[in-house]
Amino acid sequence: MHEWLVTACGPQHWWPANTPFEVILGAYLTQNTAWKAVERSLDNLKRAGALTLEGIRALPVERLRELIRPSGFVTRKAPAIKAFVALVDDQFAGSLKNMAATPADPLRARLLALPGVGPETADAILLYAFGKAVPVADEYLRRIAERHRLLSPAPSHNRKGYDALTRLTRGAFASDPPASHAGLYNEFHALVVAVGKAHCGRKANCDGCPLAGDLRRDADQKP
DNA sequence: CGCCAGGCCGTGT
DNA sequence: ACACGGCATGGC
Repeated sequence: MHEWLVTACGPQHWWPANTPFEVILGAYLTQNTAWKAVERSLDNLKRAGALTLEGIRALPVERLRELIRPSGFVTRKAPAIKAFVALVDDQFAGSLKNMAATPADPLRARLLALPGVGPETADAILLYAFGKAVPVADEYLRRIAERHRLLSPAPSHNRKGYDALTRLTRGAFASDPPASHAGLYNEFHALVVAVGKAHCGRKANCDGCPLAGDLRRDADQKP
């Protein structure tokens, strides 16, 4: 599937951000939210000089809530982002680099303990902000896997269903050199999202893609 | 106008 | 353990 997607859609150059901290902000803001809306929030933050750790730190949560309003769920996301900064300050001496130097496994546990951070957000941060070799699963991949019957029927949004998806991904790339895994996981998730966007809208614009029609919520199952 | 978005969390069984 | 709403806001 990955090779098909690479051929059909090409390199995606993910994550769309200029710094690791911007990746983290985007990861929070895009939770069940269209990226378009996230862009407007990030633009607000940029104009407020708050695309950095220091910028968010200096921002009252009330003001943060106004700036990220376009991406919704503000009463959750604003405090959640504040809690992340507090973790960096309290446990990593206020430095993202210290956090990035932490091994993936214990770091993942620390992230999951934060409010507003579930498995996908944690893994997106680990992979795209810190370059860890961690696969990311999402709703699109869940639909694809389910409709192609790549996993036993039904398990989905819960923790077990998420783990099944990432296990499937790790297995699919298991024969590739370990040193290439981070790059492959990076590209694979980016492609899944790209094709998801292409097929979930009113007009599908990725014709010829072998996954066409699998991404909409109301899509039928493949035989 | 109605559906849905690159989830997460609290509650009820 | 697991399904099920609710959560805010805006694009299409």
